[in-house]
Amino acid sequence: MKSSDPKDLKLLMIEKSDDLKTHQWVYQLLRNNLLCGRIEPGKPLTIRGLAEILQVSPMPVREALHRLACESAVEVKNNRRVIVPSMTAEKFNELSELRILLETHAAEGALPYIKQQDIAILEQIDAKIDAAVEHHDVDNISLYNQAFHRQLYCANPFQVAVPLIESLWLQLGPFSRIAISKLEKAYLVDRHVEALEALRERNLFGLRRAIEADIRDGIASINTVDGIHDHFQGVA
Amino acid sequence: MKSSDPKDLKLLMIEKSDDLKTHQWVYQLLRNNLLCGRIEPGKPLTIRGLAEILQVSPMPVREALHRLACESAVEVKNNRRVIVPSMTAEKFNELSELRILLETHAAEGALPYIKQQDIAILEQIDAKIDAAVEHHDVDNISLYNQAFHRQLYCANPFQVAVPLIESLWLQLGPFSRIAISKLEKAYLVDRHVEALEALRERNLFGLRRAIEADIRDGIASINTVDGIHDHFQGVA
DNA sequence: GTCGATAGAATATGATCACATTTTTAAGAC
DNA sequence: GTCTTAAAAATGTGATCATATTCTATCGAC
Repeated sequence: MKSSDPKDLKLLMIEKSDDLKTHQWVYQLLRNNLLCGRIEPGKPLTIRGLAEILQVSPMPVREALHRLACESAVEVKNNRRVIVPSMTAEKFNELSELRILLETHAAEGALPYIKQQDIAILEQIDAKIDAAVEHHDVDNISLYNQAFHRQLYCANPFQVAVPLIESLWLQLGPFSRIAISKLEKAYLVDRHVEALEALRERNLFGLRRAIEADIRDGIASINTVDGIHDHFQGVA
Repeated sequence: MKSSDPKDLKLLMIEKSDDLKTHQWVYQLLRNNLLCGRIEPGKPLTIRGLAEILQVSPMPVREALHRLACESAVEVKNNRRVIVPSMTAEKFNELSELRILLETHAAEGALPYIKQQDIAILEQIDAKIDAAVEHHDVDNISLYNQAFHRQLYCANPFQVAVPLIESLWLQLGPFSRIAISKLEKAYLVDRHVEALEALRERNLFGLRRAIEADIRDGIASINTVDGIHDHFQGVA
């Protein structure tokens, strides 16, 4: 039983548009797969293995993996082996606390710049989330949810926190899948509508509360999942 | 007048120890030079130019630059030109606010894990800072100051915020030099001793206050520097 | 049967090369 | 003298190859 074979990966493919460099395409593909949790913690990733799967030369894969490593999305061991880091309860709590800290701050900073058009876009994304929930499309729930948050924070043209937040998402990625796949109904008690309402009313405190509640809901979901602790601290 | 020549760089060199890979050495070298502000904003960096200066092949330089780019330390323009991003007042404020947010949080998380030995190490680093101030060694003031903060936060074994904090340092790097070089005396009203005292007393609030004050002092220094605004928004 | 050593395979790293895009420089037209 | 255009140099990207290190598996000793 070789669970460590770098080859047996069921990756969610995306099409390579021509204006994307190869290494950017590889990066985004791996990133998406990490974000929606399709690559499990502990899974070893090799440059040549991925290159063969994706039918590209090893060079762009090398760059993509290095970039993911510096975002803490993957971990480069001393053996120069690249793996998806395993999660611990303490690390999960730390990452979640940082999400709240940074995202409430980012939301606050974005509020003054929110225009009617931004709200419309956010409503569209929220609709897509609902549709994805309807179809039990776990991958897209995760991706659209992040798109919602990113769209909100990036309304601030002087935004610098988003790259940091995205790093947190990447590290939490493998677990968002578990949380979402379990508690779709509960997640439908949607904090996004609260956030949208706060945006329309220019209600700063309400916005912060909605964002924090949205994140805490996700944490709470995780903790109510039976046997979730089997997923902590190394599947090996 | 070609201020844009990628070749005329006075880099602070560091020795390449044998256990370091070439690309790691290049990365740390460029990182140090950015952190203490030896590479000014707007300066274009080229792979081949740096490779020639450092006497290495272009490959490790390519990797180092890409890593710095994903940490927002350098910016890759659409023209695929790599430059040190120019600072704006709004960006500076945002980065500073994020520093306070993340570093007070990181200090709080580290406090329970602080041992007598950690305090001793911190005192040693603080002494080195004082010595660097004494000798007007601007480079080392900056580097040791960051070493102090990093040593403190990393006492928490479940620390995950440090990579994010280091990204902020990298982005603020070109300005720390200006601030420190102007107001050395004021900076000697050292908040680090306050922090050390709070650590010994296990005083959580005092520690947070010391860290925040330390960061705000740096911001205040910047704002009192005459003509500092000439350094904002592009030297070009 | 279990542990350890050696040979082979696999891997990341770094160097060199080819190519497409961009920037710079130079020449020419008005 | 200034703007346009074309040639040339420079640059990033991706491919291929050589090499050192690490992992794996087979074989042998106890």
